Amino acid sequence: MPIYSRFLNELKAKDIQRVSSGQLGKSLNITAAQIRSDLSYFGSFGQHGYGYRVDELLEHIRHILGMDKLHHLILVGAGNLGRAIASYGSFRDRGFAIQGIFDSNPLLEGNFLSGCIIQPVSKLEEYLAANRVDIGVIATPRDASQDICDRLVKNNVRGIWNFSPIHLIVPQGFIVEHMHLTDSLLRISFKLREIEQRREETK
Amino acid sequence: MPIYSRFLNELKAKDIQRVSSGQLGKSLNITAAQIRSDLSYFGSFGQHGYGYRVDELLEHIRHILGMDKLHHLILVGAGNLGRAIASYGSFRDRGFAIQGIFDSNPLLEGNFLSGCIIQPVSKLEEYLAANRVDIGVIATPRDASQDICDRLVKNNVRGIWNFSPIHLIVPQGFIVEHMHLTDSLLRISFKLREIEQRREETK
DNA sequence: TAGATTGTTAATCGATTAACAATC
DNA sequence: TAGATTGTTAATCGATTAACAATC
Repeated sequence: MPIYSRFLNELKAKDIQRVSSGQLGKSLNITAAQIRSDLSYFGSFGQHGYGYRVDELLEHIRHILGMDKLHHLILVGAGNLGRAIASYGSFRDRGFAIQGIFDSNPLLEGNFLSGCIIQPVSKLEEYLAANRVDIGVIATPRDASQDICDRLVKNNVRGIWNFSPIHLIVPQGFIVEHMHLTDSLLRISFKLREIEQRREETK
Repeated sequence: MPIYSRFLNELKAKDIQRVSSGQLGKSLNITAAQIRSDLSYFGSFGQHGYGYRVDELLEHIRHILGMDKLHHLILVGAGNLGRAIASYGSFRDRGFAIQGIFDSNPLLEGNFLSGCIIQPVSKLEEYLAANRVDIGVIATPRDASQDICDRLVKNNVRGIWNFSPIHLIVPQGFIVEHMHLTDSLLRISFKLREIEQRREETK
């Protein structure tokens, strides 16, 4: 779904108003049937004999992905990675706003980071009691992350975006998305080894 | 596979020497059959009636994932995200070493970043001709990324680790791994909307 | 030998694809 | 009406799981 969203945005930027599942599939390397099946799961957005109106479909997908409402985020961990995430612009203008930043390092306390004052992690519960938070971003060192996660869950933060290299456990009804850099890199390494082997075999 | 690797490392840290597919499955929330099937694809690493020796299995998996050899990386784009990646320690000690850093901003030129001098992007080809590079890390703005990707591919850099918010196209025989922050965030948003809906329905 | 657990085969399940009637 | 393309059903494919013989 996010892939469709991105591609339709590109089409819109090119002022293309109409697209068929066949064209979409060709561009995205997916079968046309797959696309029609994906979309029809959420409703009937196309027109027989015509295809899909780009802007209409985009609106539907934005709604499905929840891009049509504001999400309140907080960030825990203002190290290298945390700072990079906080400064990252691409999702701010998609309705995802970091509204609180926490770090355990007292030296960082009080510093500004992309419009937020860095607060001590001990203030987390206080903040959560007073403010609505949809998604907690965890960019702490490995040892701290499950504890932070538990504290977020306990205060009913439903979505966890995890950048720490730990497989976080959350109860049913909560969502974790892992951004495991090392795992991603290992997947490359794994696939490189595969193609390397295949090349040697065909030699 | 990376998940197994991480978990086995934890077991090893706890000095546990032996594990069965049943135990593994329980901890990782996978069926035992799945695990045995995954592993047997690469060989027979277990012992009948006993299970798997943690350190042996770990060695096999490290080999499968290519963690037993050094990978030469370069980083293109030394902005917020690029700097965070360069400073990230977790993969350096897994054999992934960033050995060249490039940025188009002349102000950054000559600066040090985690042991490397930042070079102008125009020197990319020169560097690639003189040095072996396995994986190119792309952390440039969206407009530059496909161009950089093409230049890496042209110089036979087989693996591309993409942090820019673009779906990069590479020819057959090359590998791209996308770290699309926004997509990941949208998946959370999507799932949050789902559980929200389910909760409303059961009300 | 009895107990445990693998590696693998066969059965099940779900997801992808092809095909086509519906319809703009 | 003829042409195009959807939404959906039925067929295919692949991946997951259960079951069990092999064996330590």
